[in-house]
Amino acid sequence: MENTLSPELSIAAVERETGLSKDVLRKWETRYGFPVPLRDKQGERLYPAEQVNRLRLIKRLIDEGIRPSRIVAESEQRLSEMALSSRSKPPRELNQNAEDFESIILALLRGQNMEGLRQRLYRELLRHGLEHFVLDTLAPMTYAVGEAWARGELDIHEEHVYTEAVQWLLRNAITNLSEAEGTPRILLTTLPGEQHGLGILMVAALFSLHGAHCISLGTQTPVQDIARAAQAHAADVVVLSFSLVYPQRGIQPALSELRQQIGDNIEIWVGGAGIPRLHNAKMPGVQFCPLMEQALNAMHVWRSMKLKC
Amino acid sequence: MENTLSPELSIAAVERETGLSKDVLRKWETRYGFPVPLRDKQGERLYPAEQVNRLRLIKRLIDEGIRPSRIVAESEQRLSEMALSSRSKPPRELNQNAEDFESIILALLRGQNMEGLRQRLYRELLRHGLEHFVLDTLAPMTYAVGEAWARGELDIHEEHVYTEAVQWLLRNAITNLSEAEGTPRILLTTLPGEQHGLGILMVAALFSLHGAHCISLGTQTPVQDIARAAQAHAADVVVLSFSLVYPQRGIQPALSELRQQIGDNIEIWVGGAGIPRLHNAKMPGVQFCPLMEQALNAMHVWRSMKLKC
DNA sequence: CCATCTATTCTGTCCTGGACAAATAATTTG
DNA sequence: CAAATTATTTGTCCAGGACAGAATAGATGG
Repeated sequence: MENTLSPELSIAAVERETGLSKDVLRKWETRYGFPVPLRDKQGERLYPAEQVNRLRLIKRLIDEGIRPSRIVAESEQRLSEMALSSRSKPPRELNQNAEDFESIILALLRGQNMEGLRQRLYRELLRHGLEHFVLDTLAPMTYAVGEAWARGELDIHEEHVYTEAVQWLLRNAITNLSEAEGTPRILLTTLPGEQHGLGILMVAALFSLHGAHCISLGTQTPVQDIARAAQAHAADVVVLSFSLVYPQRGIQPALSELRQQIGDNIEIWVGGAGIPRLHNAKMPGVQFCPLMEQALNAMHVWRSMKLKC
Repeated sequence: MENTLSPELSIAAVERETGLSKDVLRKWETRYGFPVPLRDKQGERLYPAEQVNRLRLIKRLIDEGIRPSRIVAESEQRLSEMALSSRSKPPRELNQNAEDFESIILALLRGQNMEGLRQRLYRELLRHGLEHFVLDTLAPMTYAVGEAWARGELDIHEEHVYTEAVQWLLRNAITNLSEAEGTPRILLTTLPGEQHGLGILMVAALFSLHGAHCISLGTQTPVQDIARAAQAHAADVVVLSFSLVYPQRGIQPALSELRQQIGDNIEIWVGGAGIPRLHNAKMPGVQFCPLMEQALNAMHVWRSMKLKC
């Protein structure tokens, strides 16, 4: 009746808020000496808000590839330094224009200007055409937004606003492009736990533009249902996307399960920021497309293959 | 290298696919004698597809309010009987028209006819107007789709297709309605773990129609970020939605945490199918709106309150 | 000096089995 | 029959140990 006022979170709440599993939270406590939460009278953990914030920061850095032992027990100062400096550098060679555009968009986001954001994005789409827009503007832009968030320059809700605006734009484009008779028939979704859906929306736009028939299932479809949907829609290809946040270890088992459940004549293509980390992994019957261009290329290969048969 | 071919799932995969936590899966095993998975050579659980399917069915029934002891160890037959018969009956008194419409939509879904679905929904929207459409067509329709899925008449991917179509429709409507200067300023989202976003989209449409200014953050925003977003957008109200799937026990703690983090002058309204179960719960500073009409009403109350001050 | 291979640490996940409180059902009492 | 007690059910939490796959450092060879 009164602990409504205490700013401590249960371990379940911390898992919810940070994305770190209960097991991990407990292990870190013994291994690295952080976080060490308070306890309630039944001995259950209560994490003060301060520790939760730190955990959030640590999670970011780990998602970027830094190892826990380097940071979990690190001093507050070093942590924020790393947050600023780190960031696996992507191949970024922007011209002046693109850079300007990015800073404009980021400014609109910070100003909570949804309407202006939408207009600016749409104008850019018209200026460059959909393909160029998606590949050279939207993809780096999305990356930059994630980057800005990681540096603490953007709140997560500002990133959400960005996501909403882009979704709206792409959905409209895709709808107007949709061809019932296009080939190949491509089914797009993400696995349960993966909520980042912008990637599949972007490739869906590209595929549609090039005359494919896209079926988007949204995010978080269980493997079994993906298999059934692929059957029902007579899909030629299933496309999945994995972000940096998706637990790396889960990818391969999930893919081999899917590979086994859908027939042999349906291809699987995977992409997203979480994929490049698997550079040395080999999965029979699964195509890795770390870059969006590669997915597009895969589609062209598919077509020429089909032509020969 | 070879278990690629085995149809067994790890406990993590089962948690992902069914939504039942690892702890629950292990407890049921000892308490009810089901599920009893195989073990790999390290003694880790491997669930055959058969057991996973049963777990999915059981999860459905539990979400509808049946207690585990009644069904977890129940015979296969009884289970499917219950699946057909059960279903907490909502107050449904549909006229002939509405019923026809529902069966048309369900048929379109089964036929994977995305285009037709979109057209039919849009026509209905134009015919009845947005408010009537959302309250009397879309809300029961959404319920009916969930119901059909629970009865096994609809695959989950068909439900996803429905969701995509409705989202597209509502997003367009909301965008065209958006008023930068509207009051109250309403922020809508769901908590992490809650992926059902149609509810907030529907109320957002209603609120916008009645001149409010809606800020939608999409789904799954951590509590702290909701609080920050509410500040940044100078929101008057935060609206959250909870589906049947959201763990009932988590609602109250999360709400009181939110209540504490955002200032006292921001209202909290909650709705969704998961809310009626809390009939006897009382939370200071939180308004429960089991029905969408009540949310709309809350807005009118808010306005008259504001007028007096 | 770079590349490939091997040994070693790191790290997340899984295991058992026990405890407890909130939710629900069953019972008693007014 | 309603309200208040008591009993049962059920999900979550805890400790602490084990293990395999990933990452890293070190060794070997070209």
